[in-house]
Amino acid sequence: MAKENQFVEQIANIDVDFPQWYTDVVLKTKLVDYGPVKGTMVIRPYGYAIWENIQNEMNARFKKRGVENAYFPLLIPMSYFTKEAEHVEGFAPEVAVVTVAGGEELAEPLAIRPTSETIIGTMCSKWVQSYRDLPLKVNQWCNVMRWEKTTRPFLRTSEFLWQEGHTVHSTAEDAENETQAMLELYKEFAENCLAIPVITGRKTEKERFAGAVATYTMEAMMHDGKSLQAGTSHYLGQNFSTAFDIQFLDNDGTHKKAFTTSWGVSTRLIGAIIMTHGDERGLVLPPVVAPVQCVIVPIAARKGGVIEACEALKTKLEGAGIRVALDTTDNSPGWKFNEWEMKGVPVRIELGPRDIEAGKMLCARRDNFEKVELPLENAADSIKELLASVQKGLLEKARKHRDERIIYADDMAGILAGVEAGKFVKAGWCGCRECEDKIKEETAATARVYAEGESAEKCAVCGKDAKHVIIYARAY
RNA sequence: CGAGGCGUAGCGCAGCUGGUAGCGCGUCGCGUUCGGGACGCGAAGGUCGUGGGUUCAAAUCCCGUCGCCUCGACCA
Repeated sequence: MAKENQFVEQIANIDVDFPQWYTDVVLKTKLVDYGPVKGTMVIRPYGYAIWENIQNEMNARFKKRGVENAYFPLLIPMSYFTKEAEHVEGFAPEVAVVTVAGGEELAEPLAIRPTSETIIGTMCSKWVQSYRDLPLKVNQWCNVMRWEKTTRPFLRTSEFLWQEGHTVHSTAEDAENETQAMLELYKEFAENCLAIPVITGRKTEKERFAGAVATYTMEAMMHDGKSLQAGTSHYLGQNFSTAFDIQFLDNDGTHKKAFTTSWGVSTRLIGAIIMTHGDERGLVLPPVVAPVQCVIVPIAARKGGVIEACEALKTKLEGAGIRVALDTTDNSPGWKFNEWEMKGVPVRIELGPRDIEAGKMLCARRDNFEKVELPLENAADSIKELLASVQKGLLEKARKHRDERIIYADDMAGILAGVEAGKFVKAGWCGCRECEDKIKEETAATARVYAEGESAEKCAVCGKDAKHVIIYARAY
Protein backbone atom coordinates (compact mmCIF):
# COMPACT_ATOMS: atom_id res chain seq x y z
CA MET A 1 0.00 0.00 0.00
CA ALA A 2 2.71 2.42 0.99
CA LYS A 3 4.66 1.37 -2.05
CA GLU A 4 1.72 2.00 -4.35
CA ASN A 5 1.34 5.50 -2.97
CA GLN A 6 4.97 6.18 -3.48
CA PHE A 7 4.51 5.57 -7.19
CA VAL A 8 1.28 7.49 -7.52
CA GLU A 9 2.99 10.57 -6.15
CA GLN A 10 5.33 10.62 -9.12
CA ILE A 11 2.77 12.14 -11.47
CA ALA A 12 -0.29 14.29 -10.84
CA ASN A 13 -3.72 12.69 -10.96
CA ILE A 14 -4.92 12.77 -14.54
CA ASP A 15 -8.50 13.65 -13.67
CA VAL A 16 -7.74 16.16 -10.92
CA ASP A 17 -5.00 18.21 -12.54
CA PHE A 18 -4.65 17.36 -16.20
CA PRO A 19 -2.20 20.14 -17.15
CA GLN A 20 0.14 19.11 -14.35
CA TRP A 21 -0.25 15.45 -15.29
CA TYR A 22 0.79 16.37 -18.82
CA THR A 23 3.87 18.26 -17.71
CA ASP A 24 4.87 15.52 -15.26
CA VAL A 25 4.49 12.81 -17.86
CA VAL A 26 6.42 14.47 -20.69
CA LEU A 27 9.32 15.28 -18.37
CA LYS A 28 9.44 12.06 -16.36
CA THR A 29 9.21 9.77 -19.35
CA LYS A 30 12.05 11.73 -20.94
CA LEU A 31 10.14 12.72 -24.04
CA VAL A 32 11.31 16.32 -23.69
CA ASP A 33 13.20 18.77 -21.56
CA TYR A 34 12.96 22.53 -21.55
CA GLY A 35 15.44 24.49 -23.60
CA PRO A 36 17.24 27.56 -22.23
CA VAL A 37 15.26 29.99 -24.42
CA LYS A 38 11.68 30.62 -23.46
CA GLY A 39 9.25 28.36 -25.22
CA THR A 40 11.86 26.03 -26.65
CA MET A 41 12.04 22.34 -25.98
CA VAL A 42 14.62 19.65 -26.38
CA ILE A 43 13.04 16.60 -27.93
CA ARG A 44 14.87 13.77 -26.23
CA PRO A 45 15.61 10.42 -27.87
CA TYR A 46 12.47 8.75 -26.56
CA GLY A 47 10.31 11.55 -27.93
CA TYR A 48 12.24 11.93 -31.14
CA ALA A 49 11.86 8.23 -31.86
CA ILE A 50 8.09 8.72 -31.95
CA TRP A 51 8.59 11.55 -34.41
CA GLU A 52 10.78 9.35 -36.60
CA ASN A 53 8.10 6.69 -36.66
CA ILE A 54 5.54 9.31 -37.62
CA GLN A 55 7.83 10.51 -40.39
CA ASN A 56 8.32 7.03 -41.76
CA GLU A 57 4.61 6.31 -41.87
CA MET A 58 3.82 9.65 -43.46
CA ASN A 59 6.61 9.56 -46.02
CA ALA A 60 5.35 6.22 -47.27
CA ARG A 61 1.91 7.75 -47.75
CA PHE A 62 3.22 10.93 -49.36
CA LYS A 63 5.24 8.96 -51.88
CA LYS A 64 2.16 7.05 -52.94
CA ARG A 65 0.60 10.37 -53.82
CA GLY A 66 3.62 11.52 -55.81
CA VAL A 67 4.88 13.99 -53.24
CA GLU A 68 8.65 14.46 -53.15
CA ASN A 69 10.68 15.64 -50.19
CA ALA A 70 12.86 18.72 -50.51
CA TYR A 71 14.37 21.37 -48.30
CA PHE A 72 13.94 25.15 -48.42
CA PRO A 73 15.96 27.76 -46.49
CA LEU A 74 15.21 28.72 -42.91
CA LEU A 75 15.66 32.43 -43.63
CA ILE A 76 13.15 34.28 -45.76
CA PRO A 77 13.49 37.92 -46.86
CA MET A 78 10.91 39.99 -44.99
CA SER A 79 9.73 41.50 -48.26
CA TYR A 80 8.35 38.11 -49.32
CA PHE A 81 5.82 38.20 -46.53
CA THR A 82 4.43 41.54 -47.51
CA LYS A 83 3.48 40.24 -50.96
CA GLU A 84 0.37 38.53 -49.65
CA ALA A 85 -1.49 41.05 -47.53
CA GLU A 86 -3.55 38.72 -45.38
CA HIS A 87 -0.63 36.35 -44.89
CA VAL A 88 1.67 39.04 -43.53
CA GLU A 89 -1.03 40.38 -41.28
CA GLY A 90 -1.67 36.93 -39.84
CA PHE A 91 1.93 36.06 -39.17
CA ALA A 92 3.66 39.37 -38.48
CA PRO A 93 3.00 39.34 -34.72
CA GLU A 94 4.76 36.03 -34.21
CA VAL A 95 7.66 36.16 -36.63
CA ALA A 96 11.22 36.23 -35.28
CA VAL A 97 13.52 38.35 -37.41
CA VAL A 98 17.27 38.30 -37.96
CA THR A 99 18.60 41.83 -38.32
CA VAL A 100 22.29 41.37 -37.66
CA ALA A 101 24.67 38.85 -39.22
CA GLY A 102 28.40 38.77 -39.65
CA GLY A 103 28.61 41.64 -37.23
CA GLU A 104 26.68 43.95 -39.53
CA GLU A 105 23.16 45.26 -39.75
CA LEU A 106 21.50 43.51 -42.68
CA ALA A 107 20.21 45.57 -45.59
CA GLU A 108 16.99 43.57 -45.47
CA PRO A 109 15.79 41.84 -42.31
CA LEU A 110 15.34 38.10 -42.62
CA ALA A 111 12.41 36.23 -41.17
CA ILE A 112 12.95 32.91 -39.51
CA ARG A 113 10.24 30.96 -41.30
CA PRO A 114 6.95 30.63 -39.47
CA THR A 115 5.76 28.67 -42.56
CA SER A 116 7.14 28.52 -46.08
CA GLU A 117 4.41 29.45 -48.56
CA THR A 118 6.25 32.60 -49.51
CA ILE A 119 9.61 31.10 -50.34
CA ILE A 120 8.18 27.96 -51.88
CA GLY A 121 5.83 30.11 -53.93
CA THR A 122 8.77 32.16 -55.13
CA MET A 123 10.71 29.08 -56.15
CA CYS A 124 7.71 27.49 -57.82
CA SER A 125 7.24 30.54 -59.99
CA LYS A 126 10.68 29.77 -61.43
CA TRP A 127 10.07 26.07 -61.78
CA VAL A 128 6.63 26.15 -63.29
CA GLN A 129 6.56 27.12 -66.96
CA SER A 130 4.23 24.71 -68.65
CA TYR A 131 1.11 22.74 -67.82
CA ARG A 132 3.44 19.76 -68.23
CA ASP A 133 5.25 20.84 -65.05
CA LEU A 134 2.03 20.37 -63.10
CA PRO A 135 1.03 19.13 -60.69
CA LEU A 136 4.08 20.00 -58.64
CA LYS A 137 4.12 18.38 -55.23
CA VAL A 138 6.85 19.00 -52.69
CA ASN A 139 7.07 18.45 -48.97
CA GLN A 140 9.63 19.45 -46.43
CA TRP A 141 10.33 18.21 -42.94
CA CYS A 142 11.73 21.13 -41.05
CA ASN A 143 11.57 23.41 -38.06
CA VAL A 144 9.55 26.61 -37.97
CA MET A 145 9.42 29.38 -35.44
CA ARG A 146 6.43 31.25 -34.12
CA TRP A 147 7.02 33.51 -31.17
CA GLU A 148 4.10 32.46 -29.01
CA LYS A 149 3.20 34.13 -25.77
CA THR A 150 2.42 31.01 -23.82
CA THR A 151 3.98 27.68 -24.55
CA ARG A 152 3.80 24.03 -23.64
CA PRO A 153 5.93 21.08 -24.74
CA PHE A 154 4.69 19.68 -28.07
CA LEU A 155 1.40 21.61 -27.99
CA ARG A 156 2.75 25.08 -28.49
CA THR A 157 6.45 25.92 -28.57
CA SER A 158 8.34 28.81 -30.10
CA GLU A 159 10.12 26.41 -32.39
CA PHE A 160 8.58 23.18 -33.55
CA LEU A 161 9.11 20.45 -36.10
CA TRP A 162 6.60 19.73 -38.79
CA GLN A 163 6.11 18.77 -42.37
CA GLU A 164 4.68 21.25 -44.80
CA GLY A 165 3.49 20.02 -48.16
CA HIS A 166 2.98 22.43 -51.00
CA THR A 167 1.35 21.61 -54.30
CA VAL A 168 0.72 23.56 -57.49
CA HIS A 169 -2.04 22.66 -59.93
CA SER A 170 -3.39 23.84 -63.23
CA THR A 171 -7.03 23.91 -62.20
CA ALA A 172 -9.03 24.86 -59.15
CA GLU A 173 -10.64 21.45 -59.19
CA ASP A 174 -7.31 19.63 -59.05
CA ALA A 175 -6.11 21.81 -56.21
CA GLU A 176 -9.34 21.37 -54.28
CA ASN A 177 -9.14 17.62 -54.76
CA GLU A 178 -5.58 17.62 -53.51
CA THR A 179 -6.61 19.58 -50.42
CA GLN A 180 -9.30 17.02 -49.66
CA ALA A 181 -7.07 14.05 -50.43
CA MET A 182 -4.43 15.26 -48.00
CA LEU A 183 -7.01 15.82 -45.32
CA GLU A 184 -8.21 12.28 -45.90
CA LEU A 185 -4.62 11.01 -45.75
CA TYR A 186 -4.14 12.72 -42.40
CA LYS A 187 -7.32 11.23 -41.06
CA GLU A 188 -6.38 7.73 -42.13
CA PHE A 189 -2.94 8.22 -40.59
CA ALA A 190 -4.31 9.60 -37.32
CA GLU A 191 -6.75 6.75 -36.91
CA ASN A 192 -4.64 3.85 -38.11
CA CYS A 193 -1.22 4.87 -36.82
CA LEU A 194 -1.94 7.06 -33.82
CA ALA A 195 -5.26 5.45 -32.87
CA ILE A 196 -6.72 8.94 -32.61
CA PRO A 197 -10.22 9.36 -34.02
CA VAL A 198 -10.61 12.72 -35.70
CA ILE A 199 -13.34 14.89 -37.07
CA THR A 200 -12.42 16.45 -40.38
CA GLY A 201 -14.01 19.39 -42.08
CA ARG A 202 -13.77 23.03 -42.94
CA LYS A 203 -12.83 25.86 -40.61
CA THR A 204 -14.86 29.04 -40.33
CA GLU A 205 -13.56 32.25 -41.90
CA LYS A 206 -12.40 33.44 -38.50
CA GLU A 207 -10.25 30.36 -37.98
CA ARG A 208 -8.99 30.16 -41.55
CA PHE A 209 -5.24 30.16 -42.32
CA ALA A 210 -3.99 33.64 -43.20
CA GLY A 211 -3.98 33.80 -46.98
CA ALA A 212 -6.01 30.67 -47.68
CA VAL A 213 -9.30 30.47 -49.54
CA ALA A 214 -10.39 27.59 -47.35
CA THR A 215 -8.83 25.78 -44.42
CA TYR A 216 -9.68 22.21 -43.50
CA THR A 217 -8.80 20.67 -40.18
CA MET A 218 -8.77 17.46 -38.26
CA GLU A 219 -9.88 17.93 -34.70
CA ALA A 220 -9.25 15.39 -31.97
CA MET A 221 -10.77 15.22 -28.50
CA MET A 222 -8.31 15.04 -25.65
CA HIS A 223 -8.75 13.25 -22.32
CA ASP A 224 -10.24 16.35 -20.71
CA GLY A 225 -12.70 16.93 -23.52
CA LYS A 226 -10.82 19.84 -25.07
CA SER A 227 -10.13 19.86 -28.76
CA LEU A 228 -6.77 19.80 -30.47
CA GLN A 229 -6.25 20.84 -34.06
CA ALA A 230 -4.09 17.93 -35.15
CA GLY A 231 -3.52 18.79 -38.78
CA THR A 232 -4.58 21.23 -41.46
CA SER A 233 -4.96 21.27 -45.22
CA HIS A 234 -5.39 24.57 -47.02
CA TYR A 235 -6.83 25.39 -50.40
CA LEU A 236 -4.97 28.55 -51.35
CA GLY A 237 -6.76 29.21 -54.63
CA GLN A 238 -4.77 31.73 -56.67
CA ASN A 239 -3.85 33.92 -53.72
CA PHE A 240 -0.23 32.84 -53.56
CA SER A 241 0.18 32.26 -57.28
CA THR A 242 -0.93 35.85 -57.73
CA ALA A 243 1.41 37.18 -55.05
CA PHE A 244 4.38 35.14 -56.27
CA ASP A 245 3.55 35.02 -59.94
CA ILE A 246 3.17 31.30 -60.46
CA GLN A 247 1.87 30.95 -63.99
CA PHE A 248 2.12 28.41 -66.76
CA LEU A 249 1.48 28.10 -70.46
CA ASP A 250 -1.53 25.83 -70.86
CA ASN A 251 -2.20 23.42 -73.71
CA ASP A 252 -4.54 25.97 -75.26
CA GLY A 253 -1.61 28.33 -75.73
CA THR A 254 -2.58 30.87 -73.06
CA HIS A 255 -0.87 31.84 -69.84
CA LYS A 256 -2.78 30.91 -66.70
CA LYS A 257 -2.33 31.44 -63.01
CA ALA A 258 -1.83 28.26 -61.02
CA PHE A 259 -3.81 27.03 -58.02
CA THR A 260 -1.95 25.97 -54.90
CA THR A 261 -2.43 24.05 -51.66
CA SER A 262 -0.49 23.57 -48.47
CA TRP A 263 -0.91 21.13 -45.63
CA GLY A 264 0.92 20.20 -42.47
CA VAL A 265 1.16 18.26 -39.28
CA SER A 266 3.61 18.96 -36.50
CA THR A 267 5.22 17.54 -33.40
CA ARG A 268 1.96 18.57 -31.80
CA LEU A 269 0.80 15.12 -32.87
CA ILE A 270 2.96 13.74 -30.08
CA GLY A 271 1.03 15.91 -27.66
CA ALA A 272 -2.16 14.54 -29.17
CA ILE A 273 -1.03 10.97 -28.56
CA ILE A 274 -0.17 11.75 -24.96
CA MET A 275 -3.43 13.54 -24.20
CA THR A 276 -5.64 11.06 -26.03
CA HIS A 277 -4.39 7.76 -24.66
CA GLY A 278 -2.63 8.64 -21.41
CA ASP A 279 -3.98 7.37 -18.12
CA GLU A 280 -3.32 7.54 -14.38
CA ARG A 281 -0.11 5.57 -14.80
CA GLY A 282 1.33 7.75 -17.53
CA LEU A 283 1.80 7.40 -21.26
CA VAL A 284 0.04 4.86 -23.40
CA LEU A 285 1.66 4.69 -26.82
CA PRO A 286 0.01 3.21 -29.89
CA PRO A 287 2.15 0.27 -31.10
CA VAL A 288 2.59 1.61 -34.64
CA VAL A 289 4.59 4.62 -33.44
CA ALA A 290 5.86 3.42 -30.03
CA PRO A 291 9.68 3.56 -29.86
CA VAL A 292 9.58 0.40 -27.79
CA GLN A 293 6.70 -1.89 -28.64
CA CYS A 294 7.53 -4.63 -26.24
CA VAL A 295 9.68 -4.73 -23.12
CA ILE A 296 11.05 -7.92 -21.63
CA VAL A 297 11.43 -7.91 -17.84
CA PRO A 298 13.53 -10.79 -16.54
CA ILE A 299 12.41 -12.26 -13.24
CA ALA A 300 15.06 -13.61 -10.87
CA ALA A 301 17.59 -12.57 -13.45
CA ARG A 302 20.58 -14.09 -11.70
CA LYS A 303 19.16 -17.55 -11.77
CA GLY A 304 20.70 -19.72 -14.41
CA GLY A 305 19.41 -19.33 -17.93
CA VAL A 306 17.03 -16.44 -17.37
CA ILE A 307 19.04 -13.73 -19.08
CA GLU A 308 19.98 -16.09 -21.86
CA ALA A 309 16.34 -16.94 -22.45
CA CYS A 310 15.41 -13.26 -22.46
CA GLU A 311 18.10 -12.44 -24.96
CA ALA A 312 17.04 -15.29 -27.18
CA LEU A 313 13.46 -14.06 -27.07
CA LYS A 314 14.57 -10.52 -27.84
CA THR A 315 16.53 -11.69 -30.86
CA LYS A 316 13.57 -13.68 -32.09
CA LEU A 317 11.16 -10.76 -31.76
CA GLU A 318 13.55 -8.28 -33.34
CA GLY A 319 14.02 -10.67 -36.21
CA ALA A 320 10.30 -10.31 -36.85
CA GLY A 321 10.58 -6.52 -36.95
CA ILE A 322 9.30 -5.82 -33.44
CA ARG A 323 10.94 -2.99 -31.50
CA VAL A 324 12.06 -4.64 -28.25
CA ALA A 325 13.76 -3.52 -25.05
CA LEU A 326 15.25 -5.92 -22.55
CA ASP A 327 15.52 -4.38 -19.10
CA THR A 328 18.57 -5.84 -17.41
CA THR A 329 19.01 -3.07 -14.86
CA ASP A 330 19.29 -3.91 -11.17
CA ASN A 331 15.88 -2.50 -10.29
CA SER A 332 13.27 -4.83 -8.92
CA PRO A 333 10.68 -6.27 -11.30
CA GLY A 334 7.92 -4.21 -9.68
CA TRP A 335 9.90 -1.04 -10.25
CA LYS A 336 10.38 -1.94 -13.89
CA PHE A 337 6.71 -2.69 -14.38
CA ASN A 338 5.74 0.76 -13.18
CA GLU A 339 8.51 2.50 -15.07
CA TRP A 340 7.71 0.92 -18.43
CA GLU A 341 4.03 1.46 -17.89
CA MET A 342 4.70 5.14 -17.28
CA LYS A 343 6.66 5.17 -20.53
CA GLY A 344 3.67 3.75 -22.31
CA VAL A 345 5.15 0.57 -23.77
CA PRO A 346 2.22 -1.35 -25.29
CA VAL A 347 3.22 -4.87 -24.29
CA ARG A 348 5.35 -6.20 -21.43
CA ILE A 349 6.71 -9.70 -21.23
CA GLU A 350 7.67 -11.16 -17.87
CA LEU A 351 10.06 -14.04 -18.19
CA GLY A 352 11.27 -16.00 -15.18
CA PRO A 353 12.46 -19.49 -14.28
CA ARG A 354 8.92 -20.84 -13.96
CA ASP A 355 7.96 -19.62 -17.44
CA ILE A 356 11.11 -20.88 -19.05
CA GLU A 357 10.55 -24.30 -17.59
CA ALA A 358 6.98 -24.30 -18.83
CA GLY A 359 7.93 -22.87 -22.22
CA LYS A 360 5.75 -19.84 -21.68
CA MET A 361 5.87 -16.09 -21.23
CA LEU A 362 3.58 -13.80 -19.28
CA CYS A 363 2.35 -10.91 -21.41
CA ALA A 364 0.70 -7.80 -20.03
CA ARG A 365 -0.95 -5.24 -22.28
CA ARG A 366 -0.80 -1.55 -21.45
CA ASP A 367 -4.24 -0.53 -22.70
CA ASN A 368 -6.37 -2.65 -20.37
CA PHE A 369 -3.80 -4.27 -18.04
CA GLU A 370 -4.88 -7.78 -19.04
CA LYS A 371 -2.28 -10.48 -18.57
CA VAL A 372 -2.07 -13.60 -20.68
CA GLU A 373 0.28 -16.56 -20.66
CA LEU A 374 1.48 -17.42 -24.14
CA PRO A 375 3.79 -20.16 -25.40
CA LEU A 376 7.35 -19.12 -26.19
CA GLU A 377 6.97 -21.00 -29.41
CA ASN A 378 5.83 -18.64 -32.17
CA ALA A 379 6.35 -15.75 -29.78
CA ALA A 380 6.85 -13.25 -32.61
CA ASP A 381 3.49 -14.05 -34.17
CA SER A 382 1.58 -13.90 -30.93
CA ILE A 383 3.25 -10.63 -29.88
CA LYS A 384 2.44 -9.11 -33.25
CA GLU A 385 -1.14 -10.16 -32.79
CA LEU A 386 -1.18 -8.68 -29.33
CA LEU A 387 0.26 -5.39 -30.61
CA ALA A 388 -2.36 -5.22 -33.32
CA SER A 389 -5.02 -5.84 -30.73
CA VAL A 390 -3.70 -3.05 -28.50
CA GLN A 391 -3.62 -0.69 -31.47
CA LYS A 392 -7.24 -1.51 -32.25
CA GLY A 393 -8.26 -1.35 -28.62
CA LEU A 394 -6.83 2.14 -28.24
CA LEU A 395 -8.71 3.50 -31.22
CA GLU A 396 -11.96 1.99 -29.98
CA LYS A 397 -11.46 3.32 -26.49
CA ALA A 398 -10.67 6.80 -27.77
CA ARG A 399 -13.62 6.75 -30.13
CA LYS A 400 -15.97 5.72 -27.34
CA HIS A 401 -14.59 8.45 -25.09
CA ARG A 402 -15.18 11.02 -27.79
CA ASP A 403 -18.56 9.86 -29.05
CA GLU A 404 -19.96 9.88 -25.53
CA ARG A 405 -18.95 13.50 -25.24
CA ILE A 406 -20.54 14.97 -28.34
CA ILE A 407 -23.81 16.68 -27.59
CA TYR A 408 -26.26 19.08 -29.21
CA ALA A 409 -27.29 22.45 -27.87
CA ASP A 410 -29.98 24.93 -28.92
CA ASP A 411 -28.75 27.99 -27.11
CA MET A 412 -25.81 29.71 -25.50
CA ALA A 413 -26.53 28.24 -22.07
CA GLY A 414 -26.46 24.76 -23.55
CA ILE A 415 -23.15 25.43 -25.29
CA LEU A 416 -21.63 26.85 -22.12
CA ALA A 417 -22.81 23.93 -20.00
CA GLY A 418 -21.49 21.50 -22.60
CA VAL A 419 -18.02 22.91 -23.03
CA GLU A 420 -17.64 23.36 -19.28
CA ALA A 421 -18.35 19.67 -18.91
CA GLY A 422 -15.63 18.92 -21.47
CA LYS A 423 -17.90 18.17 -24.40
CA PHE A 424 -17.92 18.87 -28.10
CA VAL A 425 -21.11 20.78 -28.67
CA LYS A 426 -22.93 20.83 -31.97
CA ALA A 427 -25.14 23.83 -32.53
CA GLY A 428 -26.82 25.73 -35.32
CA TRP A 429 -25.16 28.86 -36.67
CA CYS A 430 -26.51 31.68 -38.81
CA GLY A 431 -23.11 32.22 -40.35
CA CYS A 432 -22.34 35.70 -39.04
CA ARG A 433 -19.12 36.69 -37.37
CA GLU A 434 -20.84 38.46 -34.49
CA CYS A 435 -22.47 35.25 -33.27
CA GLU A 436 -19.20 33.35 -33.56
CA ASP A 437 -17.37 36.02 -31.56
CA LYS A 438 -20.08 36.08 -28.95
CA ILE A 439 -19.76 32.37 -28.29
CA LYS A 440 -16.05 32.68 -27.78
CA GLU A 441 -16.53 35.63 -25.48
CA GLU A 442 -19.13 33.97 -23.30
CA THR A 443 -18.02 30.34 -23.28
CA ALA A 444 -14.28 30.41 -24.14
CA ALA A 445 -15.14 27.86 -26.80
CA THR A 446 -14.33 28.30 -30.46
CA ALA A 447 -15.87 27.02 -33.64
CA ARG A 448 -13.68 24.02 -34.30
CA VAL A 449 -15.13 22.76 -37.54
CA TYR A 450 -18.28 22.66 -39.65
CA ALA A 451 -20.29 19.53 -38.92
CA GLU A 452 -20.70 18.42 -42.49
CA GLY A 453 -23.97 17.09 -43.77
CA GLU A 454 -25.89 18.16 -40.68
CA SER A 455 -28.58 20.78 -40.36
CA ALA A 456 -30.25 22.70 -37.57
CA GLU A 457 -33.28 24.96 -37.24
CA LYS A 458 -31.84 28.01 -35.58
CA CYS A 459 -28.65 29.79 -34.68
CA ALA A 460 -27.90 29.08 -31.03
CA VAL A 461 -26.88 32.69 -30.51
CA CYS A 462 -29.27 34.98 -32.38
CA GLY A 463 -32.13 32.59 -33.09
CA LYS A 464 -32.19 33.38 -36.79
CA ASP A 465 -32.34 30.56 -39.34
CA ALA A 466 -29.27 28.35 -39.11
CA LYS A 467 -27.20 27.90 -42.24
CA HIS A 468 -24.71 25.49 -40.72
CA VAL A 469 -24.03 23.21 -37.81
CA ILE A 470 -20.80 23.97 -35.98
CA ILE A 471 -18.87 21.89 -33.50
CA TYR A 472 -17.86 24.12 -30.62
CA ALA A 473 -15.25 23.22 -28.03
CA ARG A 474 -12.56 24.66 -25.90
CA ALA A 475 -9.25 24.02 -27.51
CA TYR A 476 -5.52 23.77 -26.95
C1' C B 1 0.01 41.10 -22.30
C1' G B 2 -3.48 40.68 -17.64
C1' A B 3 -4.23 37.38 -12.86
C1' G B 4 -2.09 33.88 -9.53
C1' G B 5 1.92 30.60 -7.86
C1' C B 6 7.09 29.08 -7.56
C1' G B 7 12.84 29.58 -7.79
C1' U B 8 17.36 26.17 -1.58
C1' A B 9 21.81 19.17 -3.82
C1' G B 10 19.91 15.69 -10.10
C1' C B 11 14.30 15.63 -8.51
C1' G B 12 10.56 16.77 -4.60
C1' C B 13 10.66 19.75 -0.41
C1' A B 14 11.81 21.82 4.85
C1' G B 15 14.38 25.88 6.94
C1' C B 16 11.86 32.33 6.27
C1' U B 17 9.92 35.75 14.26
C1' G B 18 18.20 36.99 10.96
C1' G B 19 23.60 33.43 13.74
C1' U B 20 26.66 30.61 8.24
C1' A B 21 22.03 24.77 5.40
C1' G B 22 18.89 19.86 6.32
C1' C B 23 15.21 15.68 5.01
C1' G B 24 13.20 12.11 1.38
C1' C B 25 14.04 10.08 -3.28
C1' G B 26 17.79 9.61 -6.82
C1' U B 27 23.30 9.09 -7.90
C1' C B 28 28.27 6.30 -6.95
C1' G B 29 30.89 1.73 -4.47
C1' C B 30 30.41 -3.30 -2.19
C1' G B 31 27.17 -7.25 -0.87
C1' U B 32 22.40 -9.65 -0.40
C1' U B 33 17.70 -9.68 -3.30
C1' C B 34 14.12 -10.33 -7.70
C1' G B 35 6.29 -12.69 -10.24
C1' G B 36 3.76 -5.00 -8.91
C1' G B 37 8.39 0.85 -7.13
C1' A B 38 13.45 -4.79 -2.12
C1' C B 39 17.42 -4.21 1.71
C1' G B 40 22.23 -3.47 4.49
C1' C B 41 26.85 -0.83 4.95
C1' G B 42 29.82 3.13 2.97
C1' A B 43 30.39 7.75 -0.13
C1' A B 44 29.89 12.03 -3.21
C1' G B 45 26.88 16.29 -4.07
C1' G B 46 24.53 23.22 -2.55
C1' U B 47 28.67 30.76 -4.11
C1' C B 48 20.17 29.13 -1.33
C1' G B 49 17.97 32.16 -9.55
C1' U B 50 20.43 36.90 -10.01
C1' G B 51 21.85 42.33 -8.82
C1' G B 52 21.73 45.83 -5.09
C1' G B 53 20.34 47.54 -0.03
C1' U B 54 19.69 47.07 5.60
C1' U B 55 22.87 44.59 9.48
C1' C B 56 28.45 42.82 13.41
C1' A B 57 25.89 38.83 10.67
C1' A B 58 21.02 37.50 5.16
C1' A B 59 18.43 31.34 2.29
C1' U B 60 15.68 34.32 5.97
C1' C B 61 14.09 41.45 6.00
C1' C B 62 13.63 45.55 1.79
C1' C B 63 13.97 47.09 -3.55
C1' G B 64 14.96 45.64 -8.50
C1' U B 65 15.65 41.96 -12.17
C1' C B 66 15.56 37.18 -14.74
C1' G B 67 13.35 32.53 -15.33
C1' C B 68 9.64 28.68 -14.83
C1' C B 69 4.49 26.78 -14.02
C1' U B 70 -1.00 27.42 -14.06
C1' C B 71 -5.35 30.28 -15.65
C1' G B 72 -7.27 34.04 -19.26
C1' A B 73 -6.44 37.31 -24.40
C1' C B 74 -3.55 35.62 -29.54
C1' C B 75 -1.97 31.03 -32.47
C1' A B 76 -0.31 24.51 -35.26
